[in-house]
Amino acid sequence: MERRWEEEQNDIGGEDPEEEDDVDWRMPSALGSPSIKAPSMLIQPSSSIAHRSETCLQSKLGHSRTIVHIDLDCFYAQVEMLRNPTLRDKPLGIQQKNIVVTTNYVARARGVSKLSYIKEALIKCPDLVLVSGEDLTNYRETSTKVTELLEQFCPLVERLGFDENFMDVTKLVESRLTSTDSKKLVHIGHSYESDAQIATQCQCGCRDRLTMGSHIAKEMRDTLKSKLGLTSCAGVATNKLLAKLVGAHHKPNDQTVLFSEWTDSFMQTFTKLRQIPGIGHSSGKKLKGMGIQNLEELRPTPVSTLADQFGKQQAETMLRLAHGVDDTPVVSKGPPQSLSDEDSFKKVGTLPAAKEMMTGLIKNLIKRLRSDGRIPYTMRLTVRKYVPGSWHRESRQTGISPNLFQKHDDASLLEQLLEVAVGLLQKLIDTNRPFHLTLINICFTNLRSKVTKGAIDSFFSKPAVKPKGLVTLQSQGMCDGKTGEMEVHSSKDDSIANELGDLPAANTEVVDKMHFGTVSGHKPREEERYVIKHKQKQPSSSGSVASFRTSVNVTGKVEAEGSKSFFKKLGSSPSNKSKSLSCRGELGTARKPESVATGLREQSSWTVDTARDAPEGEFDEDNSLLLEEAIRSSQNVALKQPSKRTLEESSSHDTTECSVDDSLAKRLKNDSDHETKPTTIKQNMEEIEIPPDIDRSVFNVLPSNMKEELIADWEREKRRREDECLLASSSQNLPKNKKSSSSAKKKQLPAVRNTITKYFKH
DNA sequence: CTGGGGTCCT
DNA sequence: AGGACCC
Repeated sequence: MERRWEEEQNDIGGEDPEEEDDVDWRMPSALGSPSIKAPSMLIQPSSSIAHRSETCLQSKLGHSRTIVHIDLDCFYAQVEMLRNPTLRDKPLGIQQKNIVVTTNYVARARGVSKLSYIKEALIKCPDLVLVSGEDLTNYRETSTKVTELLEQFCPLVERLGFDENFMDVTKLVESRLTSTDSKKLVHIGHSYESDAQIATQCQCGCRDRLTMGSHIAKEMRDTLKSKLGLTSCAGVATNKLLAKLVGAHHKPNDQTVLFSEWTDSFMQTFTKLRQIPGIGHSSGKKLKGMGIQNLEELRPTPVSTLADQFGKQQAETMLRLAHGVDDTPVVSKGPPQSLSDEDSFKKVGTLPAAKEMMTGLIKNLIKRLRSDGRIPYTMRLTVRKYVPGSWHRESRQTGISPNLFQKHDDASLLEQLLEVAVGLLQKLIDTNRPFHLTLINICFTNLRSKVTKGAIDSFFSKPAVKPKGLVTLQSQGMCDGKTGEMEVHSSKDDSIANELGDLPAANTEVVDKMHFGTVSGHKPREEERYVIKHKQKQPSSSGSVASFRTSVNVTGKVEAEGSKSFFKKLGSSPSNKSKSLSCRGELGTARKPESVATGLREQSSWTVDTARDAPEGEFDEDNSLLLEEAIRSSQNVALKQPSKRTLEESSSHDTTECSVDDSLAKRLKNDSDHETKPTTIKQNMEEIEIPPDIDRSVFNVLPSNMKEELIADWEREKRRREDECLLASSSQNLPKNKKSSSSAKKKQLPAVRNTITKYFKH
């Protein structure tokens, strides 16, 4: 959980808030303006520290953002204490194998440090109570709830591990400041160096914003306490790095704000390389190899010196971090990109033993996948071979057929996945000879919703619950030219991402075939097929046509119960969508400028059809339901709100009935106000503005509710892009500009995942 | 004697 | 497939 013990001890040296630059960096009213403006005015002044003047070391965002970092206190220990309150006043350690990974504060007072060996811990504290923390289920679920709660305050929430979240509360702060007399505003909690006098306060308005941020942070922490019973620490600052670092200043259950004038002196309190998150083990070693032992030596180092060893980009980010400059945006990542389970042990040396281990792991993962609702297209096996003095891991991965997961027979699923795993294992070791493994990890990645793409998600967006059953949407890659059911994937192959991402020209043919229905082995009746096709524009590097389809299979089958959404909103507020969309806007700005200009290009083509060909046993005999009916039914089902499992149920005690709080309730209300504007469908189809790459004639044949949703979707897209443009033009913060389009294409846009997965899962 | 997860980049 | 980073 925490940093390795070797570099644990930290010295807060260099406590010397002397030199302050007297540069007059007043900025005309960033405060009160509707959004971030005039980036040139927000640039941090060049510091009196000479080496800081290297231009790449300056923030482009200045103090314009307000970032909150929330860190749960000794998270695993807290979860266990919630489960068993009698542990509260005892020294508690969470044990994983031979290690105490974290301890409660009682144990810390007794000198038991995190990440210590059981033996040593017991020597220091013989009455230490140890609870096994090898099964992360509880922690993971609690962690998810924390993120979900925080997402009620602001859409931009980024997880870091299970116990930390960053929030970009800039907009929230702004809207609150417009209705508050900031003169009377005093920060809540601690502020870094608050006792000291400071002659030159920053005039850009950041003080008020940070102050307001501290109030928001307090509300967030109070909510986590009242709803989940969890205590936490918060840091408030103008970037993620500073927020995180300053939050650690007052440790359990408290918060700290860093006002901008103090940034330099604050950063100078960090001297060890590893104190900066982002400078890890290997960078640290490399630096020391170059004769750079600490941050004081690193900070004045010219970029060019580091660039030889690290490359220009990494060199710059390292130096910037060392100076407390961090323009990276807070990015909501949505549900996890991978689900993995692992176990370590003294020895696994036979195939049966390995199989047993792997079935255990796979069983757990199947449970998690079922509850997640998505389907993995890739499986990876990682092992650690016993080599004294080495903890090296090796892995092999392979694509897996998503068809396996369409069925609900988990026994045969397990069987087949185990076979795949054994196959991978045999690529790693000769299972006929004696071997010695000390760790096995199985990881499912390339997770895709059954609903894959684009506007289809909007069908499920009205009720913020999963429409159970009836419509199973299945992503399709290549198709098997013979069976009619698309063989999305063969296990010998690589991940589906390759097929979707690096599409060979051959795919054109596939799409066409599919389009004309020859693949299915029969000619579909026209009215059964709704096909919307949109060719993805190509990156200049490739001339091939990339395209894939999503087919809507109509089934009568009800999906397994128990799907749990990640980061779904807790209230029934319909504002989710707009929130996640506004989050997309900010996200898009930072990472992919070109997508702003090209808009829909990112959306791969999508196809909707009612499939005649169902995988055996899984679909109705007669799939003659039309899409429209299917959609309608699914919405009917979805509208029946399932019993809302709220957080109170699961928080074991602390039943201090606390409605989230006044202002939050108000905000939620406001959100629904501006969100709910029913998109009335225009009578005259010719008037409807549709994206240039959508075939109007195809659009016209869609069911009307589908049209409405599409139009609504497009409008939201449009607004989002407008936002992006606005932000993009105001902040030239475009760190990763020259990503290859192919890799960008491969990347699932988190935004898409966010909007989709939220709604069809519950 | 070194968890059990995750992320992204190359 | 591996390596870096984070917790």
